[in-house]
Amino acid sequence: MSEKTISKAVIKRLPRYYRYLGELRLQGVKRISSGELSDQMQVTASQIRQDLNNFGGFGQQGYGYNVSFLFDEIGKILGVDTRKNIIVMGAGNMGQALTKYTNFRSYGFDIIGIFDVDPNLVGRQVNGIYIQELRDVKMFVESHHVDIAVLAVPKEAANTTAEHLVELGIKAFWNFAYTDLQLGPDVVVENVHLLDSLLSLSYGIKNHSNQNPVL
Amino acid sequence: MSEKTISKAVIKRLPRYYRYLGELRLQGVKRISSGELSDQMQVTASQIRQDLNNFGGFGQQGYGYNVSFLFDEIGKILGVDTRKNIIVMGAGNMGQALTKYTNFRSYGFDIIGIFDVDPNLVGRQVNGIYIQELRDVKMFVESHHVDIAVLAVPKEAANTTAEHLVELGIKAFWNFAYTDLQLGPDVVVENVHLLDSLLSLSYGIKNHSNQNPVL
DNA sequence: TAGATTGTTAATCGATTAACAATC
DNA sequence: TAGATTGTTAATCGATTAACAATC
Repeated sequence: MSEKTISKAVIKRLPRYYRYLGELRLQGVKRISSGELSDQMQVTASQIRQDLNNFGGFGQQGYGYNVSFLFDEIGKILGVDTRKNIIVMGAGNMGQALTKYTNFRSYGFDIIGIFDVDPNLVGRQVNGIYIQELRDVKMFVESHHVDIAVLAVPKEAANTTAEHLVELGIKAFWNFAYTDLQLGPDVVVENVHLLDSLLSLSYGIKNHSNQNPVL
Repeated sequence: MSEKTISKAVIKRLPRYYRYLGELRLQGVKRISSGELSDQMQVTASQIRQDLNNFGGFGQQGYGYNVSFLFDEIGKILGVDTRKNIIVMGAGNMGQALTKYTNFRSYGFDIIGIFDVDPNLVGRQVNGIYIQELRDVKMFVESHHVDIAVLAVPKEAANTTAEHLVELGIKAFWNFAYTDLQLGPDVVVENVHLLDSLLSLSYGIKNHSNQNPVL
């Protein structure tokens, strides 16, 4: 790789820029300066310029940034320009809720399969998608292009499930199971540990000074 | 406040310590050194000791940390020692899934109410709790002690809903709506922006070097 | 051109890691 | 006591902010 690696902190901020720019675009705003965006987003203008310049000079001196152009560029950086196929492992509360949540589709993410071990669930439909037997996932992955697997299985099953999918060639996991996956270095994992989030809120209740939300 | 404020980075790591210690305790492990915990958690021993010492000397030289004691102490810091009542605003996919997710209860969080504007949902039960009219939330909050409100409403409704609840005295929000709430400084907000999480995973797919998951 | 605002370097700040004296 | 390991200070590293020259 020739490009310098981008820090995790920067990457975590990109979706938020993307969201604000998307809203500005919808409002018909054509251009924006780092100063104006700074006011709206409550981050420093300096940070905005630094962050964006990790990926290239998207602005123009004396003018600012073209909202629509910058929105598209950040979209490309985030990979929203190519659609992604997703399978959901586990058709419990969370698996079903995520499958029903249609908004991901408008950002290029298509849920194309959902799997569970429970025979009572298999055959039911969630958002027009039939729940399939977990054992059929191999056949499914071999006959469909799958970019991302959502892990919405019990934590005891999470790592085994993921390892199985890694063998089938899946390299990206959106992990809702409350455990840290042990997978190879070429596998990408994004954890959503809801209890961690709730616990840090709980901490904040006791210590509610003027701390800002973690964005 | 006399105590020095703890950095957000430290707070975000506490639930993970809590989880590992809880598992060690279940496994019957009585004591652990920062070095051993470091191996398991893949963080430096130095960081573990620094983090814990923000809150007090929980260990003992030459011995390490008593697992059960440390678990309880971190639990207290996170506020798990006092039960919290939660209401869920919005009985859509996410609101229902969170209400059904019974595991929060074992950490001291009780969901005691769920509200929606949709008359088709009102009166139905979710996990034994009747969905109530949104307009009845005032009466409910005035007659029940509510610590936390979950915002699982559409993003357009999130800020208004939250402001209303702030007037009723609620000071902590677990926000699943895809927007940044504008609330007063004495209100605590913890955001769960799932799309942000998915987008950063999407970024990682393109750039899957040996980056570790964001824990 | 003059004014505005970026891109980028330099300075500051904070967080992580290393080291080691204290002490169990 | 000797060995182990913490608590804590000092050193390093990285991220954020400030400043300003480049330039539209």
